[in-house]
Amino acid sequence: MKNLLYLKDEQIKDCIQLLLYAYRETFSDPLEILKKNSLGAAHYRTLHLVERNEGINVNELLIKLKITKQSLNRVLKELKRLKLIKQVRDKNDTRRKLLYLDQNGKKFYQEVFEIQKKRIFNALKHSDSDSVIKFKEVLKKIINGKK
Amino acid sequence: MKNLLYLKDEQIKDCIQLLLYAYRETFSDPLEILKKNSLGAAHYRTLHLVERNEGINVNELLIKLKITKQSLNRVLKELKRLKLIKQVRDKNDTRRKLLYLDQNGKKFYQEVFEIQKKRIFNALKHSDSDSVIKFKEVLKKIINGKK
DNA sequence: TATTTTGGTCAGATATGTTGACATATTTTA
DNA sequence: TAAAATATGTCAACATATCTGACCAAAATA
Repeated sequence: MKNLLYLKDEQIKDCIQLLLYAYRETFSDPLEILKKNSLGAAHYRTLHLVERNEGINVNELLIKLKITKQSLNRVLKELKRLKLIKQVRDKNDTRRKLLYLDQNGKKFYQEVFEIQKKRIFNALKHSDSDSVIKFKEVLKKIINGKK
Repeated sequence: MKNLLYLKDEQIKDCIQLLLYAYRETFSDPLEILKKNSLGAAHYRTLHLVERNEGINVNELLIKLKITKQSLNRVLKELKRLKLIKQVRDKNDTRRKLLYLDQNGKKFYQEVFEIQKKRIFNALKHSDSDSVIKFKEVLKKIINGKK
């Protein structure tokens, strides 16, 4: 049996701390430009998910964000007011409202993403393909909570 | 020149999303037990850093946490009140107060950590040593913002 | 027709952060 | 030694992002 050094408590604590710092830095980079537009991290998370899931409805978005609809509603209200996001009634089920980035929204999202991208881009640029694949694999296992 | 597929925007967005989800899941696991003890994520972050840096002073802790001293003070006040953390004057510079986990604090921290640990432990258990090393390497590059 | 689903809203509470001002003790520097 | 810098703590006001709970309306479904 191999000696699983990387399963020791100290190693796990290391991972947790790295995860915290990496998250914090990655998501603090865009805060300045968001603030200039009187938006926050919550708005950006929503923009990001809508950009990656054009036509998503409110319920699905709630599940991905894991927040309450009251919280999301405030965010969506502001994004709609600023014409960054538009809602279109689903023709098959007119209760549903499908979310899309508006013209403004696409432009603004891209602008913010470019700032956030830099940090990840540079990190990946200095890693090889195999490292990036393994990096993502471990993240996925953390998310899915494999037993 | 190799085709750097993993540097494309869609791949970067993938990474950002994985990082967000992995962070969120990892730090939401302990919230329940923290809440039972009328503490929050901020208190746990402080406990974690003190546990990993016994004898750290307030200023150094502030730098690691990247928050204001007023914010930290509220957290520390509660942790001291609950006898989870103790402060000892630095003999060499009696302005400084060094932070340590109190007996209670060690026990409580361990209890919370065990809950948070599970998710990471299981993820690493299903990964090989090389993957874990590369996972941490990429995280470090993200944190340090290598150019 | 009765129930469920989807989306929206109001009010109040909590957690975590911010600024700015100020106080006190101690150490360092000019 | 006097002045400046450092380390810590505190007060007050405010900003933000979340939560819970109650409630409503429109549309789809059983």
